[in-house]
Order: sequence, then structure tokens, then C-alpha cells
Amino acid sequence: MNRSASDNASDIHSSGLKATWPRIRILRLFQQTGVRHLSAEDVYRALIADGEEIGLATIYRVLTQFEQARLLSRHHFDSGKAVYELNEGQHHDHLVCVICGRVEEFCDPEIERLQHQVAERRGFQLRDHALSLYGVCSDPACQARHGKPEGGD
Amino acid sequence: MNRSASDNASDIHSSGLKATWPRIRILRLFQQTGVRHLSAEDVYRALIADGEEIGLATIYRVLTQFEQARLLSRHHFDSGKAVYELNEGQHHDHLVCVICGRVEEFCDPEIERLQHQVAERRGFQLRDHALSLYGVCSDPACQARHGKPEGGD
DNA sequence: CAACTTAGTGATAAGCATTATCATTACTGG
DNA sequence: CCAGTAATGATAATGCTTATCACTAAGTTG
Repeated sequence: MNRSASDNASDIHSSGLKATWPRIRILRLFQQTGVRHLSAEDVYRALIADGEEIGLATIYRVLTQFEQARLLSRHHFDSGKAVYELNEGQHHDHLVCVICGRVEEFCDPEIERLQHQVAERRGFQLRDHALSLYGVCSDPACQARHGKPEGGD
Repeated sequence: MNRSASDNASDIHSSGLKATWPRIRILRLFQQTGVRHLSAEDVYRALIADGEEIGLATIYRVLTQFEQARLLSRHHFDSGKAVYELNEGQHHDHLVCVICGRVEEFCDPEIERLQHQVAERRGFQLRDHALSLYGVCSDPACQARHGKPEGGD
């Protein structure tokens, strides 16, 4: 799933943005497998580690632009900082481990359908929705120090 | 649903907190009908308007304590600021109008059930979950300047 | 019921994520 | 290759929230 810098440039161009070096590097980072959910700080550090000196302000600016261009999508979870992931068209929701922070994705068409039904009943024209499940993931290390099960939200 | 200051004091006491004036006033504010979802700033302003001089730091501190005591519950939505509401035991999710900011609540047991099913399948021990639907509410003023329907989240 | 002890308050400073500013730099079209 | 405009990056500013700390008041004890 690694793609070349020129592919990146096309993606960026077709979003009406100049294909600058920082934008190419940021998009490439997301296109590398294994790095689904990244905060601005994560991106900054990853690029530093890769020998790139790209300003944090640029990271924030570019992430916002990429979100508007629908190349990336943004989520908030409950960490206080926004995370971005590559937008591959397929809508999905998230399971977040409250111990290790790991994020898994899932699709449930039936939940989607019910959400639309609820919105329709209330006369809401649905624009977006966010469903995040927080819990202790299947990792034994996380299970080892698990707490009480779900209370009222 | 208005209750007396002494009732408030009991609620606060049984949470292991001293029944101080700021805490009584803050809890009372939430117990008044018509004010479901309030940010710290909202609470601050409402109390000022009521002739109370309670510091913003105290508001934040007390809201956090009330949340831990399960008297209130906190939500983030996507406004950047946390909002609190009275915790009346009954879990529910939210519909948020992206135009006027109005928040409606809904319960859908079937969605709840499916959420638990998803978590179970992934080996997650569910602790909490947040489902928020964002859209344009039924208010004609909001409908008047509505945008495109839901895209990928 | 008065002194006491400790928790709570409020003003303000600090912290953290994010956005705005602005001089300098670098894409792209000609 | 050059001009012109948009993008970058350092830093200041913003907005929400938490920490600090001297002072005050709740609840307790003699």
C-alpha cells in the first residue's frame, strides 16, 4: 500500500492544493500501513524521526486542509487531542482501549441504519455522526488491570 | 422538579462532599428544568445573572467532583468545550444541531444492544460509550440554511 | 458555643492543544 | 527562468481547563 511521492502529488493536486514537500510527506506518512490514527503531535514527531524539519504550525494547517479535502478524517475520542486517519471512503466507528489507547475500527450497517432512523424521526437532517466505544481491549496486559464494567454514560 | 436547598445538601453530603454554598447553587442550577446541557462558562454566567459571585475555578472544580460523584455526566460533542448534564440514571445518546447547537436526547435499546455485541466480538470489556449524531434540527430557521447531507465520518 | 482542623474558595498563573500573524521561502504557470 | 501568489515556519495569541496558594468557612470537639 506504499505509493510514490508523485501519486501523492496527484492526490494533493486534485484537491486543489499545491503539491508542496510538507504536504507530500504528511500524506505519505498516513499512507504507510500501520499508522492509522495520528495526532498533530504524532505526525510532527514521526517526521522529525524521519529527518524532516516541518513546523508544527504547518502540520496543523495541512491536517485541517486534508480534512476539508476529505483526504483525511478527524476524530476526537476523549483524549483532548484530535486524531486523523486516512479517509478510504468506507465509513466506520471506533473501539478505543482506555488502558493502552489502541484504536480498532468496526462497521455495523444495522447501527448505521438505526441512527438514520432516529434522526429521521426527530426531523434531523443528518450530517455526521460519531460513535466511540471505550473499554478494555483484548490484550492480556490491559485485561490484567481492568476496572469495573460500563456505568451510565 | 425544583427541589429545596436542603435536598441538594443531602445529595452532596451523600457523595462525600461538604455542602458548601457554591456546590448547592451549582447543583440547583442543573436541577432546574429547561437547562439540560451546560458548559462551565454557561454555569458561571447563569450564576452571575442570578446574583452569585462564584469563581470560575470553583465551577470547574465542582463540575469535576460532581461528575466523579455521578451527580452529573460530561459530554464533549465537537464544540471544543465540555458540557454537563444532570445524571438521572437513564443512559441516552445525543442529537446535536450543527446550526443552533441545540441538543436532543434519545434512547435506542437496539443500538445499545448492538454496541455490546460489537465490543464482545472484539474481546473488549465495555466501560463507556459515546454516540452523537450531528445534523440540522427541525427548526425552520436552521433548515433554511442547511448544507449537504452526511458524508463519510 | 468558641476554638479548631481541615477542606473549600477565588484570583491568578500555568498548561496544553490549536489557531493567527507575518516575514521569508518555494511552487507553478507563463 | 521569473514573477506572482500561496505556503511555510517561528512565535505570539487564543480558548479551555487545571494548578497554586493565601484566605475563608464547614463541621467537629471540648
